[in-house]
Amino acid sequence: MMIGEVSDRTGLSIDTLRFYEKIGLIAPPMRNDAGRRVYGKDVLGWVGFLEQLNATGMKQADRILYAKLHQQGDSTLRARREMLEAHREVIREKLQLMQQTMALMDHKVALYETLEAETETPQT
Amino acid sequence: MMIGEVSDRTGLSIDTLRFYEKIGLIAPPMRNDAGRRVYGKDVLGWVGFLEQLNATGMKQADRILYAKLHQQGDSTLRARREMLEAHREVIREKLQLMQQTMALMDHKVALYETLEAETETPQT
DNA sequence: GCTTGAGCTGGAGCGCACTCCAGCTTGTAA
DNA sequence: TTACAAGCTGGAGTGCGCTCCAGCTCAAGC
Repeated sequence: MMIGEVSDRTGLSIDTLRFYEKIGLIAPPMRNDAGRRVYGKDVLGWVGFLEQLNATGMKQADRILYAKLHQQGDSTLRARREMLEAHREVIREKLQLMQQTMALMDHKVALYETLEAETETPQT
Repeated sequence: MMIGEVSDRTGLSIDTLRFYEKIGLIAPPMRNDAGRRVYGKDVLGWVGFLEQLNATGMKQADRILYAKLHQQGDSTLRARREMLEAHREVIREKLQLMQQTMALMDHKVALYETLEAETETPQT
């Protein structure tokens, strides 16, 4: 896979893919004779996982650390597990907050509906 | 309440409070004779709500819009309700993603535990 | 009456996570 | 055989959301 295809399939821009490689989030792929990047299909799963970490609020520095551990192989299993466990706690808290906010949204929407009914059609 | 107390109670820095006022997230408070900001206690609830919108991923521009509508009173009830409904959908999707990622974390942690047991104490 | 601490303004600076650009090489196909 | 799309590099630029700073005023306590 050339970089364009990876970009299409992952939704990350070509620039972002090269940027991720530069900062160590993606392992440098092989190059063909012309010096162009040739990715294995593993990269799709890896990028997807990175996106999930990102979307759940893990910051760049930590994702880079995780990626570096990942590239070092089995000796870092423990450290990686500990990172994931820590992140799991972060997610748990965010989930709680989201659920609370969700309930608040429901509450406010209902309240606004009542107020709208009163102010927009003042029939009494 | 002077700005320092609001800062202490909300956890936002004094600079951030003034910044929020500048961009329209917080209504300009009254001033005392010396020209200093004197906040009503409403501001605490309002800031808390802003934080919830923030923490659930609403971006600055939208929070500003919501704040402006809020300051305009009852005529904007419908618009505000629509914003909250839209945001509710965003939260719903984020919640789903978070739950998925949570499950993935659980899965990976369990997997790593198995691998650790195999690699760290190779007894056979 | 002088020091100290809280607050004021306008504007510069910062960290993060990209995003864009100039100027180059390479592969394909009309 | 030349046109064009895709890729390359190093480095500059961007947008967001604050954060910091210089230099000022004011109120209160010693």
